[in-house]
Amino acid sequence: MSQQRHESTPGNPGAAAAFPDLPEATIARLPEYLRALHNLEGSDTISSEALAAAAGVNSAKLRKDLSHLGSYGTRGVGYDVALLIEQIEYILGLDQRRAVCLVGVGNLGHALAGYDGFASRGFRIVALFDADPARIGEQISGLTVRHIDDLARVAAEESIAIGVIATPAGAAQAVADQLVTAGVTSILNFAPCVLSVPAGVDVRKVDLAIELQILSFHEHRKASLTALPGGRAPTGNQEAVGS
Amino acid sequence: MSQQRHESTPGNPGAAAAFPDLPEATIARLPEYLRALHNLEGSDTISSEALAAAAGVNSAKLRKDLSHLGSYGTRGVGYDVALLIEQIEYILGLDQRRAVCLVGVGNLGHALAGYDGFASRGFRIVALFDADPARIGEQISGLTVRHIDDLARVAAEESIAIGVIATPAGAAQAVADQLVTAGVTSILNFAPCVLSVPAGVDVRKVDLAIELQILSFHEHRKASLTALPGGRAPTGNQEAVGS
DNA sequence: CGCGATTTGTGCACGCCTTCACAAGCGCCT
DNA sequence: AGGCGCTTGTGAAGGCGTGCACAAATCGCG
Ligand SMILES: NC(=O)c1ccc[n+]([C@@H]2O[C@H](COP(=O)([O-])OP(=O)(O)OC[C@H]3O[C@@H](n4cnc5c(N)ncnc54)[C@H](O)[C@@H]3O)[C@@H](O)[C@H]2O)c1
Ligand SMILES: NC(=O)c1ccc[n+]([C@@H]2O[C@H](COP(=O)([O-])OP(=O)(O)OC[C@H]3O[C@@H](n4cnc5c(N)ncnc54)[C@H](O)[C@@H]3O)[C@@H](O)[C@H]2O)c1
Repeated sequence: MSQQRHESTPGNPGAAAAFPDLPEATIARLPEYLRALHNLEGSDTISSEALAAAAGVNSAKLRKDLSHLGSYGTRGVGYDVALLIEQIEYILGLDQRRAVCLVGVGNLGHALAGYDGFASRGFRIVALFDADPARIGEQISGLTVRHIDDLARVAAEESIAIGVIATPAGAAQAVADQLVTAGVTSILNFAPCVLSVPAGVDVRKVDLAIELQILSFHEHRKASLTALPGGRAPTGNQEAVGS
Repeated sequence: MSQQRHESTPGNPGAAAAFPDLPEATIARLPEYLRALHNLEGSDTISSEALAAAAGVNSAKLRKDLSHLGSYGTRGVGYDVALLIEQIEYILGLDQRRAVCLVGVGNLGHALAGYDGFASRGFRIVALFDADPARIGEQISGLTVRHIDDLARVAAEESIAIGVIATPAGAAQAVADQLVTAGVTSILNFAPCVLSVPAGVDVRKVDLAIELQILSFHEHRKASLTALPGGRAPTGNQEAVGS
């Protein structure tokens, strides 16, 4: 799944961890906690049990996760909601409202460009790009679609570090290369293909068909189980995508 | 992250595994292999090394995964492409071209409804539902938007086992309940919330903001590392979303 | 027919992650 | 002030997943 892995500062006693060395699994859950916490604003404090339920995880896991970031819960009371939100947002780097660009303003790109879940959760879409001359100049929720050739210039102007790819798979690698050249160091890829990027650039992929295929497997499995004489009803399963 | 987990037929020696008991991690990768294989049709055979590269994984991992499903590679030669495709599609239950319904034909729903990656990778969208009267009757790529109240009837008629939720978060739980009542046993949820479902129902979630937040964390981390005197360029990272 | 080149299948060790279970800490009430 | 109930933080154990490294198997060629 990973072409290269993050190094965990192996044998580097000189440079003390400037940043809490969180397990990947924990990082992937922090956004869940954050979302749950935002739904709970108004409460002053919350117990690990309650927050875990709201985030759909085990309470022990939640406590261990939070302990990793040196968080301050109070025994007998719980966690301070506002403080915890602040902590997690800091760790995730959301206090900076990072600039994001979107490449490929087609079917999916239109939906993404208009999605307010971006804005409300720490990001600003600051630029839309496409290669199709017919689309250049189009206005989408306050932004003008620009030509992909302007990417490098705009990325520098706006200090864009995160790019979203919503082009067909055939164009994705080329777009990724352009993004990297433009200084983008994190890519969210919706095209169903593997991207090759230099070290230091992070890529996350969302592939809808893969999600359905995994569900399909479980359907197939459930069907073959219940068809069995000794078969019993299988247990349900809820998984987050990403991690 | 998981409310309930699949049981792996614990202490159930009577009912032999009717279905290969694949590790969850392997299942999540099979669709990747499948996609890579489809891009390679024309070749007769392929080595684990080459296929692994195309799928973006380690070759040892690929071999172990394939060995789990009792696959037939030939030493010194590689894997038969056509046979492997057939095997994986069978395991994933894709030979049945499963019927899928989509609830919530808004911004995102429109993009999904028109997405041909559904059809080409083993699924048929057979119904679209919405609650907004203004949307009922709308035609989208050959399908008519129906009222959510017709869900149970249509689901039964078309034997729909998989449902996609693309409604606002506030409506998602209610929709999930309706899907479950209608007999749907697998749900792909795009709404940013935790769904509660009975045992036997599988839920997978796609949350775009979470993906960005994870990328944001790595940006934050990279920035704090390079700012360090002893800091060095971090290693790149490529992860699939979904396990 | 035998040999060498190639590639699969897997035993093994290691590390990560999860989960349990409980001691330690905190606040509240008497 | 003291005790009690509640909740956190964590040690330890177990399970899962990964990747190395190599034996076993197969093919092609001389
Ligand atoms: N539509 C969906 O619901 C959906 C869902 C999941 C994944 N995807 C994937 O997302 C991607 C986009 O899907 P879509 O349905 O929006 O496709 P689309 O064809 O509607 O849009 C693609 C857009 O990318 C632009 N483009 C092509 N080459 C480009 C380049 N080199 N640089 C910049 N822009 C370029 C095109 O002009 C077009 O506007 C595809 O890879 C698809 O598989 C789509
Ligand atoms: N737009 C995106 O790019 C995007 C990306 C990621 C996630 N999401 C999530 O996907 C969901 C949909 O997003 P959207 O932008 O399409 O929103 P939207 O408001 O455009 O569409 C929501 C649709 O759901 C329908 N709906 C509401 N209640 C319903 C009910 N009870 N039963 C059936 N239909 C109902 C509405 O009528 C509307 O058509 C949201 O939860 C959003 O957070 C959207």
